[in-house]
Amino acid sequence: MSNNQFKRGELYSVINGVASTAVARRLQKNFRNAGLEITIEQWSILYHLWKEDGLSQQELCTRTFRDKASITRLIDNIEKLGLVERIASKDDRRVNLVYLTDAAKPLQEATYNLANQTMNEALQGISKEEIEIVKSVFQRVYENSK
Amino acid sequence: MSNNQFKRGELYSVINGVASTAVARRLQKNFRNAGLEITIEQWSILYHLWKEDGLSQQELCTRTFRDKASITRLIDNIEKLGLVERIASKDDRRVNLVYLTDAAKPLQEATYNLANQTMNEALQGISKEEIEIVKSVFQRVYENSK
DNA sequence: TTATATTAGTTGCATAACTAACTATATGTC
DNA sequence: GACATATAGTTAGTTATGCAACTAATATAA
Repeated sequence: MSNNQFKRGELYSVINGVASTAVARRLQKNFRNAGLEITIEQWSILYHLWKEDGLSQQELCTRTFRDKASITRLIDNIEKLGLVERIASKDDRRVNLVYLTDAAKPLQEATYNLANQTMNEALQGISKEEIEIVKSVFQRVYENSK
Repeated sequence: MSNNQFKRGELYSVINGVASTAVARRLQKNFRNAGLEITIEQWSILYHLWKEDGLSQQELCTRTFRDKASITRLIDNIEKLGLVERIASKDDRRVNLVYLTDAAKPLQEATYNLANQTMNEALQGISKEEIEIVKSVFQRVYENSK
């Protein structure tokens, strides 16, 4: 066993998702402080629906890197909040399409502003080139690991 | 609201921890396939204890970026598996020191090997310079966000 | 066209995360 | 020494995650 090899890149910190959870926690706090009673996980679903409404649950699995069961329950909870509704697809009766309700619309601008602000703070002192490298590394790590 | 600003760096993917969860899931699978019945969260605690045995729960909070409650239950579960034990500190009776049991020792080499292998696979095609940049960015994002 | 396999979604079970409220011990100040 | 404050850890309550087993609908193949 080679500790030296293991420490190459200290990927241990990647596994723990240190940076990502720190940003996520900060954003969650900012939501709460602003009186927005949603979790970042719920927000990550809304985020995709704001970009394209009426996605299937399966499509949300793919786009948010979660399994079917996680999406089922996340949608359950967001539906309870009255922010989305499931509508059965007419083309394929196995499929639920998830649509935003009117109640979700006002959340969009407020959360986008908070997300922008949170991310700008998180990214202070970090160049666009560095961000590009991180994105590129993430993509390759993801492809290598799935 | 500026979508353009928001997309700078697609930090959204950082928030979702795409890469880190992919590696973590892969490592978890490799543990299971090897008959090692521990979670990566449990392993992250053992990892720190293998480096330095007898840490306090508070110290484990700091080193693994978790809160007190999470550590309490993680230690509960690892203790149930018989891999660690809590021993009250003689210096400060509020403090629990967490010690590895003999049963935890054999796990070290097996899991280190799997972690090495998993990380090497995850890091294929990624240079040391890129890893250094990711580490550096992570550190700054963490500092900016805590 | 019937049998088989695949796909979308749900549910049960276990682990883990965070917040907030709580107990017990230590520390600091008057 | 007594009272206030800070620190270490536990517990309760809620949300989220993953796997595995399940149902229902669709697609494929004999």
